[in-house]
Amino acid sequence: MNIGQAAKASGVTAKMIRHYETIGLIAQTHRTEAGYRQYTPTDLHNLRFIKSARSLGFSLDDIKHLLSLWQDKQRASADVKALAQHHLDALNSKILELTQMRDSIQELVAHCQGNQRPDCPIINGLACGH
Amino acid sequence: MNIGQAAKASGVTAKMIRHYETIGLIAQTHRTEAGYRQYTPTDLHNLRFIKSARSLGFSLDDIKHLLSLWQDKQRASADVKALAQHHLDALNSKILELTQMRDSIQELVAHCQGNQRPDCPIINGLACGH
DNA sequence: GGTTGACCTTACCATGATGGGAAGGTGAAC
DNA sequence: GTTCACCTTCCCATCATGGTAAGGTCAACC
Repeated sequence: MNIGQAAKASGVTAKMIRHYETIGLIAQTHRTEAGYRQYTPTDLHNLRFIKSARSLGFSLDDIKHLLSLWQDKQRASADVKALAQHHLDALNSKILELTQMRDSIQELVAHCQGNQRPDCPIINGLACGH
Repeated sequence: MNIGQAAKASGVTAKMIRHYETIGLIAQTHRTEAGYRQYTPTDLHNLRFIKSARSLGFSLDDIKHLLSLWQDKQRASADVKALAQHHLDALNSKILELTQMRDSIQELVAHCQGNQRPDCPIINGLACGH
């Protein structure tokens, strides 16, 4: 299976598959004589795992860790949970941060008439440290 | 006023002040004979404006636009509002995205026992496309 | 006068995940 | 034998920010 098909089947672009190989997130694959990468169903499995983890916002570093836990039949689920909990905390922090920004802007926007006159609470808010 | 004092007074690091100058977000300042940048109260005003806007998550590109609207006494508040509304929409999208990630992970974490055994719904969820 | 320490300067490199594009080789079908 | 889709590597860009290195400046103090 060529990289293009692996990309289609996994939802990871060919570009990214090569990148993941470069940074050691996935192992180097077999190559044809011409140098084309060949992917097995097992490789696809890994790529889908990475795709899932990425769509939950895990960093590639975290995913490297998750992959090794996945492969490790002796793992303690506590290790996985700790990693996920850490990411959960980070997400919550980020959401809080963005929500505060959102609320501030929303308030400014709500008070702006949005007409042809220059008077604008948004600009004023920014200028005065709101 | 040297760059260090301007940094302290505005909350923007010296590094970033230089960077903002490089990319044309702020104008080049006067220099002493030795080449030291000199900042006026007006410059400080601008830096504080930038700082405020950054802390609401506006991009430097947006801020460039906001600064010109701020300076433009003929502006229509509708233009400012449109820019802010656009950013508001982007923030809401991002918040939604992160919240969905958060909820998914939270559910996985809630079902993981987090003990010494390998069985783990988080890993399983990732492996099966959850 | 000389040293010290805090400040300034520019220039380059790094982050994290992804995309774009160029220049060139390969494979299969027609 | 050409054509077209695919593959290869390599380099550059994003975005805002930080780090570091190598070197110049200033003021104070002995």
